[in-house]
Amino acid sequence: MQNELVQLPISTRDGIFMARYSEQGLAGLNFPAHGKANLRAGLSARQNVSAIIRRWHRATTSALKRALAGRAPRALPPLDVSGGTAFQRRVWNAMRRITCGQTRSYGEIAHSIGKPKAVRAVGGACGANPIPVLVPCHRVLAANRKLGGFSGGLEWKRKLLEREGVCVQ
DNA sequence: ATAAATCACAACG
DNA sequence: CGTTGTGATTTAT
Repeated sequence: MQNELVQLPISTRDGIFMARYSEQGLAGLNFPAHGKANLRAGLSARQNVSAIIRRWHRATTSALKRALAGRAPRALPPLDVSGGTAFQRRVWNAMRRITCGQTRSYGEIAHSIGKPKAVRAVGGACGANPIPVLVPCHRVLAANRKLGGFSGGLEWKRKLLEREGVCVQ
């Protein structure tokens, strides 16, 4: 269906993340998977990766490790967001300007994109976010500071928030 | 192409 | 605490 996506592993102390790259940039990021699918993907992708993708991957690796440490990434690779709808892109863009350590509610995101009532749709867009952590969907909480949910598992969301110094209930 | 079902919310009684 | 009001996406006709 899509262009040939290149998958490269990122080893962190929290496990091996998988980054997917298209011609446009970073197209997706996955939480550490168990099993050997990730190893096989890494091997198949190790060859014929262009220099540009390797540069992106270096930026992604650095940014991810910083984000996992609770600090703001220094630089991000170009993000390929072509898979999402216009609405989702606005939501993701709004989330990206949440400064590190800050949190927003779904309602605030909805308001900041000019659709104050679309809070539920914002939740849907968060769930459709292909690049967790770097697009800080984990900093989006419910209105009364509740956790809400998280695609990659609520444990991750809580862990990420705690590392940024955010106290959650 | 259209309609119903779903959802990581919020506000109100 | 259950209900209802919402907007976009996904799934089923």
